[in-house]
Amino acid sequence: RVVEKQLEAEGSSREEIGREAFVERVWEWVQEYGDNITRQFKELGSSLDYEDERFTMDDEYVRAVTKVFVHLYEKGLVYRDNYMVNWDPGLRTAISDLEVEQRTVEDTLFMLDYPLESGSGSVTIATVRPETMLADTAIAVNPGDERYSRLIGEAAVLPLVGRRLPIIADDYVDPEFGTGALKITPGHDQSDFEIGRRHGLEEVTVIGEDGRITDAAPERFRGMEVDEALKAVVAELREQGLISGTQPYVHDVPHSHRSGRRVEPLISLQWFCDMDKLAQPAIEVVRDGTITFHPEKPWTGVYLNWLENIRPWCISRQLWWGHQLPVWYRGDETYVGETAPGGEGWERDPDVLDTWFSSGLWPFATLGWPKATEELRAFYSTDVLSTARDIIFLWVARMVMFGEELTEHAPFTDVNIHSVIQAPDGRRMSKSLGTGIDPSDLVHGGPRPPVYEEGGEFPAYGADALRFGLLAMSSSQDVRFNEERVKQGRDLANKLWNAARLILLRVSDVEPDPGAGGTVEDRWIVSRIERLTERVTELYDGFRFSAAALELYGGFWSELADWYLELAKPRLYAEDNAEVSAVLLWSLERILRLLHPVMPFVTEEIWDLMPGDDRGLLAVADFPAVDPAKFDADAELELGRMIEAVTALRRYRDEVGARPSASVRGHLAADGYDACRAHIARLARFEWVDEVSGDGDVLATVPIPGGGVQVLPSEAFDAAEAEARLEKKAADLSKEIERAESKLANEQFVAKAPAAVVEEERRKLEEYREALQRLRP
RNA sequence: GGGCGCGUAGCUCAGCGGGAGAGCGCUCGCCUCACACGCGAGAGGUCGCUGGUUCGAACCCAGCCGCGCCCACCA
Repeated sequence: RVVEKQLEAEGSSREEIGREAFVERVWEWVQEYGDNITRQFKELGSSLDYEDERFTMDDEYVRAVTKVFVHLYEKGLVYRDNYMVNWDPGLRTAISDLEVEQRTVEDTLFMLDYPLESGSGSVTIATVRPETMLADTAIAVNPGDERYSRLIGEAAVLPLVGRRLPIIADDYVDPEFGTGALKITPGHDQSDFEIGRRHGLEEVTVIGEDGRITDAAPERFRGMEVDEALKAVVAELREQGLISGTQPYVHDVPHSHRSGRRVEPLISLQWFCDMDKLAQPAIEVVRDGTITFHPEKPWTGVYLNWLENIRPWCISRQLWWGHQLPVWYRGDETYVGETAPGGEGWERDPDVLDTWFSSGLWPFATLGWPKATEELRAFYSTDVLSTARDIIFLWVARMVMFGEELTEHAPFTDVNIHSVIQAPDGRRMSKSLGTGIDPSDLVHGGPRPPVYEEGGEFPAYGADALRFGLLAMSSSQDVRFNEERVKQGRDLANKLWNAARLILLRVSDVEPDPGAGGTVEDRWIVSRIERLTERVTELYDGFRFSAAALELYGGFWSELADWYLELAKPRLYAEDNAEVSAVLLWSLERILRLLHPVMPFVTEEIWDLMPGDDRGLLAVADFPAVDPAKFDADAELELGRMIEAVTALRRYRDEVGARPSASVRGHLAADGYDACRAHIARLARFEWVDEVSGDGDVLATVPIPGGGVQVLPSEAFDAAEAEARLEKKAADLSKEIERAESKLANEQFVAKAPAAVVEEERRKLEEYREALQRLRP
């Protein structure tokens, strides 16, 4: 279509340049377009075998497609028939049911009076397409409709044409709709076609493939466009007084997904593929779990439901670009074969196959099938297909059907259905709407369409940022494009780079070793990273990429960067930093491995800067395995308390307006902080005094897990503000205590809730009481 | 007409039976020798509405109100 538009712009057309030249032009375009796609994949860091690209029009692939067509023909699954098809008057080709979309249209519903043959009155029918009456061959009523029962078996006379229309009974007719009588036009309506076949009615075609009235209609209408004919027919009927009413009517009408034109149902000689037999194995492999959809919830059902109600697939297209049918005709003879038949006078069918026919062979035809190539043996069946849901029927289901039929294997084991990203205003991304964006513009910077706000240009976020952003904003639903997530990705890349800089510029040349240090914080970070590994592995395995990306963001940023690096600094800056270096290097390396699938570029770069020769590429390095022995609940508990304490003290400083650079004097009166005493002092900027002489000196007690910190007067802040803060804290604690007490006073709760939950509630209550006790002795 | 899904902090979205979360935005402090694309501390939700199940519901069930998608041969 793009090439056709180009030709049109040049004042030419495909008909003018002819089939060969046209195909030539498309090849040129394919080359250019394909290069562009390849460039984008590389830019985004897709780890693909760029030496080994395939295209469905490659010679070998064409041979595979041909073979499949012949195979299915010989099995009787592919056949040629006169059948009702969706005709696209824009492209002048048949299209499949899946290429049709329903659009709401406002039409006029006409009431037409058809005189009875007997001369005694008429039957009134309702139609939105009066022009098709020229092809009417019957009138149908519901067999149970008493208004018409006496007319069944009689006939009416078709106005303007004079054809005799038998009045038949069919359950399809809804007595409630319109007048309860339906004109039957087997040549131009899907359901009429089926009724016609049921009753053996004549099939008259008055609209041709060119969208004009054919010779089957009275001479005065011939050659008219459809809308022209509608007016002419209505005018004549009106003149004869046969229109007894009109009313506006809003309904859904099939349109071509490709050209946007209203689909013209036509009876046409086309090639079809019988899907019933192919569908069975494709249903089986999903039912028995050979293939799993992710997320499983809606998509398994959607897929199965479609296959269980499948209809024949019209596979021939009256186009020039595509796989030409391996079919030849000579007079009444038809030959189907992989090579042209011998003998004189054979002519090849000019039609091509629906593109999804060849696409359906992709998983194995790209690997050399039908030849038993090494690639086929090595890579087939494949593991994962990742795609959008709008392609489940068009492509996924067909790949499964063809895979099962031709290779006797499911072509993949997992189908990941990812989000479709919409424009920020919820509309689809599309060039014509001006809502689409080129990923390259986010990587390198580029134009920002108006719906993306802020105007101007996108900054150069980089490929890692874009990858992170897309993963983080993805979901099991469609989502709106969220530039903030891309920004978040850029920030993460930057943070990672800086954290790596801190580590790599200070660290001594040692082997990464999680056990080298053994301090609480060392055991803590190792345990936390091990747990992060476990969670992220689960999420990747479950195709939950947004959760994985956000887990990694949080794990790295708030635990490694915010806490551990701050805790490790003194040791890192010291003369002998071998131990902490080993732990830092292990931690960094682990984060790089976990994050690499999301952000391949920064992680690879940092990996390359790590000490040690011959590290190889991170891209091919092992993904870490979880070692539960590294989980350390004690260290996590201890550090967790320390973090709470530091936060409480910082909050205190903030509330009290302590000068940021000044130290607050205090006495640490709490248990369980032997290993963290110095850390707390440094991170919260406190200066410990060993003993408090008299209670009169204590300005406040800041509750922390396991005790409190008694704050003593110092230069850092004003004493009066401390008192106000203490009031508020006490009130908050009282409220919490009240809540816990009332919950525990509920006999039902204590009796029926799991013991652990009740116990936890008791523990909290105790904790709050202690804290309040310290504040208000 | 059938089926599926969504309505949670100002915005974009997680959570899907045991005391409401993230990023951004917002408020207050900080140029603290990796990073201001940063650091620290906070404010901010009757989890669409109404009933029900449960000791306990954003989470399960029913109905309603608002969006959206898919499938379908009512002229």
